[in-house]
Amino acid sequence: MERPRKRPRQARSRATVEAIVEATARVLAQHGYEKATTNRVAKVAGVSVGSLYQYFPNKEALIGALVDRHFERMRALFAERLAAVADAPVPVAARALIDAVMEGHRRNPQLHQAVLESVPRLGVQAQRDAFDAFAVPLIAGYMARRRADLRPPDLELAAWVLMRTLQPLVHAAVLRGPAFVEDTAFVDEATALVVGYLSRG
Amino acid sequence: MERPRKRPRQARSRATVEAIVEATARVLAQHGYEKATTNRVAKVAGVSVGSLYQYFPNKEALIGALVDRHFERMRALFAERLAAVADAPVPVAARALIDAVMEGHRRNPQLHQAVLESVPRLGVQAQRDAFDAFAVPLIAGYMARRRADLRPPDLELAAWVLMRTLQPLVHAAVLRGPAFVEDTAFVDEATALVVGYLSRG
Amino acid sequence: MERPRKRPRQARSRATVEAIVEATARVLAQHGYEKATTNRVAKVAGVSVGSLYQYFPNKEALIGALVDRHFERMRALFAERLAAVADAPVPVAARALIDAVMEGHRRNPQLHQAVLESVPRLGVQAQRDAFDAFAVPLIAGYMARRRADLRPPDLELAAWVLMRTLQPLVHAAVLRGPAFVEDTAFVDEATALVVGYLSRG
Amino acid sequence: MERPRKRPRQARSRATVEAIVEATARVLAQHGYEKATTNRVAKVAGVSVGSLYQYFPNKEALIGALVDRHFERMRALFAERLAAVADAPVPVAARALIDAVMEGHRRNPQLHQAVLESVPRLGVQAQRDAFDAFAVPLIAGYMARRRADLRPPDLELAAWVLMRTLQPLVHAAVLRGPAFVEDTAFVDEATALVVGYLSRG
DNA sequence: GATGAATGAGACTTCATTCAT
DNA sequence: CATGAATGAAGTCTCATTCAT
Repeated sequence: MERPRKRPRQARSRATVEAIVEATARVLAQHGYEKATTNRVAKVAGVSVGSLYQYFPNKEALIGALVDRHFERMRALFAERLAAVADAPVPVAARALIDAVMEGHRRNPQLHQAVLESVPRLGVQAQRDAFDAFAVPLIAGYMARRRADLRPPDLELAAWVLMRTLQPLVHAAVLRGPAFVEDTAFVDEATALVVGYLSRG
Repeated sequence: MERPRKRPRQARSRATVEAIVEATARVLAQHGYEKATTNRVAKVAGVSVGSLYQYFPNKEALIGALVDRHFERMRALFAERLAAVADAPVPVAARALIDAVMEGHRRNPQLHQAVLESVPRLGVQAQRDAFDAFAVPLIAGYMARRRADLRPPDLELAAWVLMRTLQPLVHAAVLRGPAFVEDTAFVDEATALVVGYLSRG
Repeated sequence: MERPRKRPRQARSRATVEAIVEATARVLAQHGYEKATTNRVAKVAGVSVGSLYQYFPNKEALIGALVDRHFERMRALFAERLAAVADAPVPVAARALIDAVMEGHRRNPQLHQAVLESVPRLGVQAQRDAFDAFAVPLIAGYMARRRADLRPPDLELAAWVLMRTLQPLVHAAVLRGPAFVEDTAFVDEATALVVGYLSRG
Repeated sequence: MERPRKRPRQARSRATVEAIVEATARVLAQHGYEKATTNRVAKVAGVSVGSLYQYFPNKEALIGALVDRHFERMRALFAERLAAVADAPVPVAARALIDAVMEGHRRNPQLHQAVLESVPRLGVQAQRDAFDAFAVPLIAGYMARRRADLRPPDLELAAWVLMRTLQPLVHAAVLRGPAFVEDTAFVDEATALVVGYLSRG
């Protein structure tokens, strides 16, 4: 995925880029990757295709920019939620982690799904890895402070397992329907999963 | 997704259909969904496009047939592996479950990934749900026999959580590299996840 | 320039390819390289763009095929004309050579020009070189039989000089108008050029 | 081809126009006609596209200005070189003529080629004809002073033939490689061509 | 039934040119 | 006058699908 073709210098162009990325999000969420044509995105953004290509060298870069933005927001969300429970006991922190993941899906489930589906299609997996590279140390850092209470020998690995477990679990729950995700039973089970995994036998 | 245009009645027809689906698997695994053109599939199958369309009304049905076959095989794999540990204690059964998931990925990782990526693109999510509809009761059945040892109040829900947890976890592990998946540390953690989740605190 | 994508196997497709190349010639002659769009060519050929791309992987290959055909015809023309004067004295052979070049331009001056202009735009200069590789030895062969009468020390070089001299000279003459080319004065001068160059001082 | 939109009145304007034409030369030489976009030319010139269009109504006029400049320089070159041999005997003058043509190619071969290739694409052939209109009388004038030594009955025609012969011959030689052009064998043959053509049998 | 040539809508992308700032 | 963001027609090429043979 190539980088943006040109930096917007004037206020006008910054607004254009913003409109394009926003339109990409809308179109991707509604129609999915293949139906998200550059012409359609441009039309939704209220811009000509030419303008789109002034800032993004190709479709891949366009989606890539959106994926970037999405994971960037996810990072911010995680940083904020985990900071709030930095010194909390494991069950509380587990619940906060699950809440963060759920919140990430709740904001715009369709976009979230579309973004995740787009990742393998983009040449690299870099952005998603970047999210992991951010979230895993964050979680591992919390664990390190609770070292004595925790079972896993390798905290980095444990943090990675949790990320790769909770994200799809919540995602699948969302696909079963909004009611299901918010259900106490589901959240309890997810919490039990995390706590059971981390605690000493 | 429309159903196959007609059922193959004769042996020759059945062989042709089989060749086409097999070619679809090869092409999908190698090139991914969008590059898996119907003409390419036909060529690999040693058949003309026209013949392909004799048996499959459109591309969606073609991929759908492959997805069907794939999940059918997964079902068989799970049925076999779980039957073998029907009366085993939880840690043993957990390990068998994880092994089954890993085996599902190991056989043809690229095809497995391509199939999973194809699911959201097909109109419905039916086949994948069908797999769940099969696997969840199977796992829940095992748990029912071990009811006394287990924590989860709702066994169906617990079985669903395990499926939706292990599949992506192993999948992510595969993407990190074959060595990582086979690594003892990873398998131990996955087992700990399952056992910790199911056992009474 | 890539090679043709597919060999036409059936009579129908051979006719299609022929129609496409012929249309390319017409469009190129009339509109020039950049205006010779693939869609226009297809339309003139009475064929869909898809058919065009079934046989030619891209525009370059399309024009390339025409250029090939053109130089192939030129080769045939030269072979025939020069064979007829294989043992003639220099002035007669010179006149035949000039006639051959003129005939090459006369058949379809606009196409000839368009083809020549297309050569530098195609990645390689191969086809034109191939024409030289054919014509130069032919002329040099004639000279070798007349060695005693001729001045140039290096016959290959002399043949090359003649080719690279007569072709553009006649071409320029054609651009000045049909009457001018056919004018005795011009033909006389061209003959004098060749004879003066080849004869001993 | 339209004329420049306006004449630069002030020194600054003249400098801007000069920069644009110079940039056109650089871009054309490096990228060829189609890749020589107006935006690229403007960027290389250190000017905005808008400014470019202030001075040139369209791309054709832009390239036209460059072609004009190029042939203007060629005219100057020829005038100077031929003046130096105004009274020299034919072989000396012939050699000077060939040198002048070679010098024309040597200065910037890529630009020279690009300019020549651009001529047929521009609506008219005017500038090139203008060069002929200048060079032919110049050469014919020399010949007139040597009338007694020369064979050709029509000196204007002979001069035209020489121009149309030497230019492409040297051009083709350049394409075969710099070493080849400078080679004594080639220069000798070119000289023999001219002298043989002009001298009485 | 099989074949594969043919179709054509539509995707991505470029670039000469305009015009608000 | 200068700037450069914006435009959009038009070009190249792909591929699911059809249909004459």
